[in-house]
Amino acid sequence: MTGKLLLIDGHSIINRAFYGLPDLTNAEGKHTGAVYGFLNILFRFIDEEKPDALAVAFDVHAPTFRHQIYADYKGKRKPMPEELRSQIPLLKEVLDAMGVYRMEQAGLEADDLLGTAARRSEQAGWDVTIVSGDRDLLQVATDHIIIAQPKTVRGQTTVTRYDEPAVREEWGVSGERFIELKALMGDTSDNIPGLPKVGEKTARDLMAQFGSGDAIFARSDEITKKGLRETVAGNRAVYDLSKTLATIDLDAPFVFDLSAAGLPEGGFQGYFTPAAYEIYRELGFKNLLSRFSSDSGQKEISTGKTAAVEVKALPDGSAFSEAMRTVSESASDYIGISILCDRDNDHIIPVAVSFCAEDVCYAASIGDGISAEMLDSALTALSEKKRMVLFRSGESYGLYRPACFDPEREDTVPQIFDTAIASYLLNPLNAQIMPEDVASACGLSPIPLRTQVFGKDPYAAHPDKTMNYAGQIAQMNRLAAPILESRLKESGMWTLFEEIEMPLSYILYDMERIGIRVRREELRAYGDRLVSRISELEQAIHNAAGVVFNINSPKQLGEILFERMGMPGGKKTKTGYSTAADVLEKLSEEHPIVRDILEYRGLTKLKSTYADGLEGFIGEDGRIHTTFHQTVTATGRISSSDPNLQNIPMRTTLGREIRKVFVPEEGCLFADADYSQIELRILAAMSGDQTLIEAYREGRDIHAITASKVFGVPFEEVTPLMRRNAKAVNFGIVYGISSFGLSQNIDISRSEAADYIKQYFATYPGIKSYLDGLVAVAKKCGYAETLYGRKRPIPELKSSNFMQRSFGERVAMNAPIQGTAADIMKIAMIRVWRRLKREGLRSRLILQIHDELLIETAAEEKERICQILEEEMTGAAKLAVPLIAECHTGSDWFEAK
DNA sequence: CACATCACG
DNA sequence: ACGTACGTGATGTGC
Repeated sequence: MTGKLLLIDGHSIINRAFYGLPDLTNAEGKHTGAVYGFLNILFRFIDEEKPDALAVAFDVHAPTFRHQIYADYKGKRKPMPEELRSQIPLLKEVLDAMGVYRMEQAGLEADDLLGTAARRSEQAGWDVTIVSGDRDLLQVATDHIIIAQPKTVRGQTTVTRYDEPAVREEWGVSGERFIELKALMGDTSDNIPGLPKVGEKTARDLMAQFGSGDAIFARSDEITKKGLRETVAGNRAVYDLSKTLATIDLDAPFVFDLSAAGLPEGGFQGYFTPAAYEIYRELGFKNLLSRFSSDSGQKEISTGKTAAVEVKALPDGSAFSEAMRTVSESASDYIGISILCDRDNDHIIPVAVSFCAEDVCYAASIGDGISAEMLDSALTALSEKKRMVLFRSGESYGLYRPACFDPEREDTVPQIFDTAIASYLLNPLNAQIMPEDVASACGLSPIPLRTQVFGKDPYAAHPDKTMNYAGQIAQMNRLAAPILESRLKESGMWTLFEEIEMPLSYILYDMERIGIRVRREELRAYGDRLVSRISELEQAIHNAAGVVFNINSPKQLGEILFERMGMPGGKKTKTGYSTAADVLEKLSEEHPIVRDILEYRGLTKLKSTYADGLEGFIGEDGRIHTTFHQTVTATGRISSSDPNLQNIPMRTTLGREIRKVFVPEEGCLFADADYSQIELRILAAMSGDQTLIEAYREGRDIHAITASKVFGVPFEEVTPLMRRNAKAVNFGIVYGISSFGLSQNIDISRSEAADYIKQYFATYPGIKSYLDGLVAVAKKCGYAETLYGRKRPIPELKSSNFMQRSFGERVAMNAPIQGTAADIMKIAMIRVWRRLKREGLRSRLILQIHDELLIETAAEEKERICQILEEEMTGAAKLAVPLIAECHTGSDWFEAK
């Protein structure tokens, strides 16, 4: 039989993928980008070529004859970066899991394996395509052996294919003579020396004139140029060596089993085995999972480490009640729960519920026989006795209220266990945690992606599938909980989970539910007020430029300013000129247009993001309900979206005005409390630096003290500018100081910045040794840690890339500080919330902005609330320095801040 | 969908 | 020689 063979040069292609794509890491920080890129290239070729057989060749890194020869030249070659080196065994694992035929033999190079396999297959009547970025292989090209070179430019991969005539056309020589051409000109990437000063042009001319390498040397006296003639005459040995190095062995001593390289039964799809599915998932190749047939995940359930329990459907209310009774009387402490809901602007509609205990897993559709009310009371009752395990518990609190969050019963034993939050603590770098991530992290049966089962349909379109899917997640929750629990305990994060994150999950839900009142008309009026000024500026800018263009387009704006108007300033971004605010600031003296552009930018930002943007989020109740995210940030902070209420303007006068539209309910006030310099205080306390600690204990002005010491002037003579610069230094320390960053921020030279830092560390010697220690510990453990045991892995510290490693070092300094501040604020929120409940107050916590809490306060509770906020925030942690929180009240957010 | 920009802490 | 401050989310442009 004959057919088509696809051969892949493993090292060459993974190299291309590594340098052509951004560095990806999976959830555990393992580098995976090159493997991912390799697979994409592989799949593309399989799709295009539709081969009948496939093999991938690798070098074995053992001394070989050719390696020994070019060991002399090896010095020039850059060592392979560790990030790539580590991916080669990974790639082999992936290929093995897929059952791809792999060629590898000690003593032979990949080129020899490819050349020999290609030649033998060609002789057997096959057509062959060799995929390699390596030009060396062009010597193998014939009418039946095509060399395909992928090139990745800006993420787009294009392929150039060479058969024998194509090689001749591009290089002017036959495939065979290509070796000689290469021996003349050399190839630095392959460490082939070539003749000195002979490049592509000269080599081609020589070959054209003489026809072969041997002829060139035999008739070297015919070369007209004197220098070249002498070079050729004197370098026969180099040529011979080069030719040996460049020659691919087409009859290498190894067994190539063409039949074993044949595609699996069922063709290409046959490579997508359950084992491959598992490893793809582990590596985080979510896009590629769609390549697996839709039942791959399902199939896995039966062959996975844990057999799936049958999901029993509950047809009506009485079956539901009966099942609830069975579950609540079961021996399991953990009950896995899953409630799947559809969203329909503002409303959350439960579609199916499942609960899972021991070996039983029940599921029901919400609707006819089983109402949302039944679900509520059943789950609330169950939560009295059992610990309920959910994935993203916050999304279900609207459907029932777990007993443990009843303020009267806050100390009862059964609580909520959120597997998404637990997974986040164990791995905060994982962008968006999905149920399948938890399953794979715990070694449980894989759960198919939602899109794999439902596409883009709502759950309600497939009630039976939804029940089954809910059952899988409920079971995953039940099985994952004890595993996650022991891991949290092992890594010292159980208390953080139990006492901070889980209680907080309900508080965040509560805050989202309450929302914040916004005066719609005033918001619109604010927007209208911006419009007239915006069009004025637009006119002025277009006039000054002498042409109408889109000011919002950095591309067009850059062309206008730097080309048409000829302003000084260079390129800064990958795509062209930078027109960022700090660049424009420096140009503001050049032309009045620059000031106008800056003002225009500020106003359009206010208009689009805030005036117009926020209006769309005002609900029927006249309030905005943000979503708080507890499993997003790398440091442990909370984030807010849809809309983001943690970035409402503050710094400019006009921007700050928008806070006037955020108002409390009738008869209420706002109380707004924020921590004073919490991160610097944490730094002082955790570093143990006596100078800084004492300064805080005495309630001194830290930035002024720092200015006085860093700039060597008496405290009384510190100018506002000096204080401002010292403040920037203090910030810089928290961000993980670098002289470049500091110089950039306050616009001084790098050496001046370095000087400031030196003085700073001389002033606070404890800080220097503390920060050095943080980096050293993070390098040793692989993660940075907060005062409460929260961990942030920092894979960048192991990078061979200077920039990445430096980034890792800054993160190692910043994460413990920012993270500890986040921990303390979370504790404060829980303390404040519980006190409001316990004291039966009407006031409600509604927003958190990292170091600030906003409470909607019943008017008569004003003094009490301020006292509670200051007490509970200050008392949230006992540090070597006092924590200070200040509370202000007002009839809108502008006034209260 | 990536990028640049900018709002906040 | 490298070319950046730490952590987020929303918007508009342009491929």
